[in-house]
Parts: sequence; structure tokens; C-alpha cells
Amino acid sequence: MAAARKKRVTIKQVAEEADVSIQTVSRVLNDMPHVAPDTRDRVHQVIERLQYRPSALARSLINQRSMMLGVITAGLTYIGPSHTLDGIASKAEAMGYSVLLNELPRFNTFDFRETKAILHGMLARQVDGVIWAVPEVGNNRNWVLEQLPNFHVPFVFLTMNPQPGLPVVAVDNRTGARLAVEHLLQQGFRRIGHLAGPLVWWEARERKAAWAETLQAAGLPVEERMWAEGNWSSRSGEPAAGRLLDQYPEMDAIFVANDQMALSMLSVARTRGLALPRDLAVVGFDGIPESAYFSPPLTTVFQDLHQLGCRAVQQLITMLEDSPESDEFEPATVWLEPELIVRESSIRLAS
Amino acid sequence: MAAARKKRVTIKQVAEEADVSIQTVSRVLNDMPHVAPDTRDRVHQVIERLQYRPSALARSLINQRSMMLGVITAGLTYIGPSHTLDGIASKAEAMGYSVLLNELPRFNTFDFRETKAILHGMLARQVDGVIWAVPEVGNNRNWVLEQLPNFHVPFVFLTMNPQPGLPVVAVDNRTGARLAVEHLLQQGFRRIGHLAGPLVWWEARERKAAWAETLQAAGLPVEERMWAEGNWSSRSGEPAAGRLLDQYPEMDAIFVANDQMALSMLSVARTRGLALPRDLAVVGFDGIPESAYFSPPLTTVFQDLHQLGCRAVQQLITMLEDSPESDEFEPATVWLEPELIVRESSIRLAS
DNA sequence: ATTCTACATGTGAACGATCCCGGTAGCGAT
DNA sequence: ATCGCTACCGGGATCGTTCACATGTAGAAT
Repeated sequence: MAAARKKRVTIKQVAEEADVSIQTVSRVLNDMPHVAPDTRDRVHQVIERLQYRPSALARSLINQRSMMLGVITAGLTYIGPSHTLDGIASKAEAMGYSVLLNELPRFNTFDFRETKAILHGMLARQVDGVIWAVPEVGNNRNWVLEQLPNFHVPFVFLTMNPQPGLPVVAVDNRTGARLAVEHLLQQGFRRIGHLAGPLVWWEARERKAAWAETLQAAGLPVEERMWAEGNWSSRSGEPAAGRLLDQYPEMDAIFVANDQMALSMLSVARTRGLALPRDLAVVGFDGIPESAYFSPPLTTVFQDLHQLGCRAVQQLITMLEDSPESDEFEPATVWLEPELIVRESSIRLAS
Repeated sequence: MAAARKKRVTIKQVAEEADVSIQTVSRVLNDMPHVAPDTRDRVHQVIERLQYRPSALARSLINQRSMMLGVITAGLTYIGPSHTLDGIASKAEAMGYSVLLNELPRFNTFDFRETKAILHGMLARQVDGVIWAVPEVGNNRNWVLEQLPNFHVPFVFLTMNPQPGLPVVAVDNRTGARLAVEHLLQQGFRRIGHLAGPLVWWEARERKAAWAETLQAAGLPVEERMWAEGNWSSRSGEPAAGRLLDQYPEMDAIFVANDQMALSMLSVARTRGLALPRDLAVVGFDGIPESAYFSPPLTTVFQDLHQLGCRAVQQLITMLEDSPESDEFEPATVWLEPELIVRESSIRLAS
């Protein structure tokens, strides 16, 4: 095993063996015309016999296209980014592209030098395009945006504040959050708190903003004590939930920025002796499959992150293939609409 | 944006601009001797000025090393494989390699042709080694194993039944399951059921086998009605849990093959009016962070899948770099030991 | 019989780098 | 002066392909 590294079979060997020129073999490989049927057969047989596979490397070099998409993420510890990557990988696969994956060292908000190294590494490998799937936390994107003109391949950005002239694919977080809060309002709740994600994240800011706006639109007050901040993890949600219950005791419902933190919200509320959803209604965000089995089953806003990845690849490939020379194509922002899933955790019981 | 695709700066241009030969530039690039200090400086300046970056593609071609690791997964919908990939990516990054990612169409148990295409695609791109991170379900691995001698790069396999002469990195599922069951026995439970994963998966079989063995070692009977099968998802766990409670009503504890299904086990038990853990103790497997916030907090067996990925990369790179010519290196199996995390869900209450 | 056309095949350069080897220039030793 | 050594530098081949172009051959049209 790990086999004695034998030498690669090349087109040249095939040519010699089939007694034709390299060029003819190339023609056969690429299904080009001007090859006699029996020659073609002969070459095919030799290829089969020698188990010849053309080198994608050499092809990339000469064609100046690697058929590889660079994907930059910032860690796959949570399920969200993984789903996105899953979508990217499967779609790329289907479109005949490979994925070159690079991880940014976790949350390097400020040091762009590592980012620079990684990005240059990708470009050195001649990726045909790049999907920037790093969450917009703090200003980590600025350096990339500045440098964008220097990279001679198309970029697609995921999950960020749309900017004019920039191709962005994102979930409409504001709408999602609005759906959640409106649902709670509709159920009759009026004192609705918010457990936010880390506000250095764009998504967290969007969800919080929409929560506040929706309350205000309903003529309800929004105060500082009505919300707290976690870092997405269940673990961080626990103390945040506690704080929130302390500082906003009359809260009768809460919109939590993701399902993991919603889980710990449920846990904390229960250990404090609250009956759910009678004493506190909870709505989450993400729609992870497990949320249906929380206790009580969690109402949540589903976002199709797999789909997000697919769309990103689509967008990138259009940019790649449609604008061979022409630039000035429409770098539209693609919005994905989330969807409210109502379960027990947010139902107002007759009291 | 997506910038007019300008031509790449090549070593040749640098050479002309600096008024030296290509060779000299190459020497500067690779920090080789025999370059006069001022020449070196001059070249460096030109490189900086032209923003020249050497093409990794051309390098790979001539050096016959791509510094890329091929990774084949089978979908990232669950968090487990994602953690593994996370480990792989970050370790590879740290070791100076890139990751070429390919996804197998979900659970193609039998059709090896797709597998073949993907694998050949990777080899065509000259990956230096391959990590086969596809779970061993059914016989999907057989074709690869057969073909192994034909692939002239080292392979590392993840999470499979070790075979002589094959480098495998895996978690010791049997020990993990044994820890879980022994813990329940120690707590005084004697009627311990099992909610298994899909038994076409090696991991599911291992966990189930260890459950049965541990019971038998304790002199307890193992019967068919004492276990049921799910497919890892919470959703599948629900009906399976129901069936199990029906067919084994006197069950006082259960070892569930993963945390997701343990979650639905908890959910089903509760809706049936069982008090947890008094009426039913539950132990899961995986140790996902959320399990600490289930209700009750879940006792589970933690497996460090991130670490698994790291070790796989390490193993592969050793094979790559240590055995330049020599084969017959030790393709040892690396076992990772899981760890029991005791929480409330498995504590026997004084009755 | 000659020219034309269409198809079949081969030649040489190119992609962007590295490596082997051979050529200078400078300097101390004979 | 000549030799020899070493540091510096360049030429050409090479990696495995594709592409533009040249060449060769046959049958059809004139």
C-alpha cells in the first residue's frame, strides 16, 4: 500500500505506444474531429491498457483554468458554516469544479497578514474564483475588499452587508427576525426580549435591529435591559439568559438569535421554575433539525444554508463563464428568504 | 469588480525587468546561494514592484508535488464529519498543505463509478495524498481498497475497521460504549436498552456490539427486544425510541448511539410521562456541546473528532515525507480514546 | 491530368516554473 | 603568467499538456 511511487503515465507514452503523435492523442482525449475512427480506437485501447489519465495540472497550466474554486471559511465548529460548505461542495461537484478549502485561523479579526498568505496561496494555485465564506465579524473583510482589484479572479461574498457592485449571497436576516417577533406579537405577547448573538457579527446585528424595529413598529418600547448578548454557543447562552431573566423579569417572550442559545434559554428558564411556554415563550433562529425535539419543541426561523452555498457557487460560475472578456456584469446581491417554523415553544396558552 | 482578468506576472517578466536571467530570479525565490547580495536586492525590489507571485501550478508540475491533500467526505450535514474536516483543514494549513475537498454523493453504497470519477479527478490534480473520510457504510469502501495498489499516492482511512497494512485513524468506539454501559451498571441499573445507529455503519455496529458484550460480561441477558435502530438523526430517533419503550417497558436505562437520537429519546420519554432520570437513565455518544443543556443534561461519551482529523493529516504527511523511496513503513492504526462525561441524565436517584 | 477540398496527422512553441551543467570573473597560490 | 578554486550567472532541457500552423493524402471537380 501507499504504493511504491511509480512514475505517472504521460500522453507521450500513449502516443509512442499507439504509434501516433502526441497531438493525435490529445485530439482523442478532447473528442476533437479530424481523427480517423480506427486511429481513435487504437488510441483508446492504449489509454485503457496503460491506465492513462491526463494531468489536470498540466492542463490547468496551459489552459489558464484550473477548474477549482477557492473557498475560505473560518472554522467548521458550528453546523451553520458546515451546511454552507456542504452546499458549496456538492454544487461545485455537480458543475464540474473542485473545491480548494482553506480555513482562516479562528476569528482573526485584525491580523490580515495570515489572510493575505492564505489568499495568495489560493491565487498561486490558480483558482478560477473565490467564495469568501467568512462571517463578517468586525472589520475582517476590509482588507480583502481593498485588495479586491488586485486579485484577478471573481469573488463572491457570503452573508454580509450588501455593497454596491459586490456580489453577495446572504440570508435575509431582518425578514427572518421580523417574522419571529411578529409571530410572538400575534400570539399576544407584549414584553418580548432578545438574546442576541455577538454583535461584532453582521447577522447578529441584523437580527437584533429587526427585533427592535418590529417592536417599535408595534408601538412597543425597546429598552437596554430587554436584551443580552451571547456568542452563539449554548454555553454562552446560559449566563446571558440568566442575566436577561434578572434584568427583565416581566419578560413573557423572547426571540433568541440562534437555536443553540435558545436551547440554553430553555434550560435556564426551566431550572428557574418557569413553565414553558406558559411563563416564557421562546423563538429561535436557524432551524436545526434537533430543535424539533427540544422541550418544548422550539419555534424557530429556518434558513437554508445548504442552499446558500449552492447559490454562491452558481453565482460565481456565472461570473466565470458568462463574462469571458466583458466585465461590468451585474453583481447582484442574492437574498435567501428564511421561513418561520411554529412549534410549541411559542404558543400562548389560554390562561 | 471581478476585475478585468489581467495577465499573470511571470518569472520571465521579473527577470527582464531586473535584467537578470530567469534562473537567478528562481534562485532568489527559493533562497538558494550563489546570488550576489545586490542582485538579490534588485530582484526582490522588482518582485515587490510587479507584485509577482510564483505560480504554484507550474511548481507542482515540475516538482511533482502539489502540496495538496485530497479529502473525500460524504456530506457535512451532521456536525461530526464537519469537526473532522475542521481538524483536517486546520492541521493541513499549519503543515503548509492545502485541502482539495470532494463530496461523495450522499450514501452511494453501491455505485462505485461516481467514486471512481471523483478519485481520479483528485489524482489528476496531483494530490500528494488522500484522506478517505467517508464513513464505512456497507461495502462502499471495497472498491477503493481493491484499487489501492493502482493509486500511486498514500491513503489514510478514517473511522473504519482496521485492516492489516492499512493506515487507519479511528475512535475507539467499543471502549466508548463500554464506558457508557459500565457507568450505567455502576449506577445500579440492570435493564439497559440500546438505541443503535444504522447498522450498515461500522461505528453503529461497534457501539452496539460493545453494549451487548458489556452486559453479558456483567452476567446480564441480551435480547432482541432490548434494542432498536435509528439513522443517527433526531427525527429517526423518535419512532425508534417509541418502539423501544413499547417492546421493552421494564427498561430502566438506555445507551443511545449518538446525542441527536438521545435528544429525541428524552423527548419521547417525557411526553410519555416518564420522569428523567428517575424512570429512565440515558447516556448518549458524541459529546456535542449542546448536550449539556438538554433536559436533563445528558451524560455522554465525548469523542474528539477535530483531533481525529489532525491525526489523520499527521499520519498522511509522515507517510509522504518519511518514505521518499522506501516503502514498507509501518502503517499503524491510530486509536483515539473517547471520554465519558457524566451529567444528570444518568444519575440514579435514591428511591 | 490537374487543381481543389476535406480530412488526417505531425511539428514547434507555449504555459510558468526548476534543475543540471557549463561559462565567466575575481583572486590567491604556484 | 598560469593554474585552480569559488562565487556568480545564464542556456537549455524538462514537467505534461494544448494550440496554431504546416504537411500529407485521398477523392471529387474541372
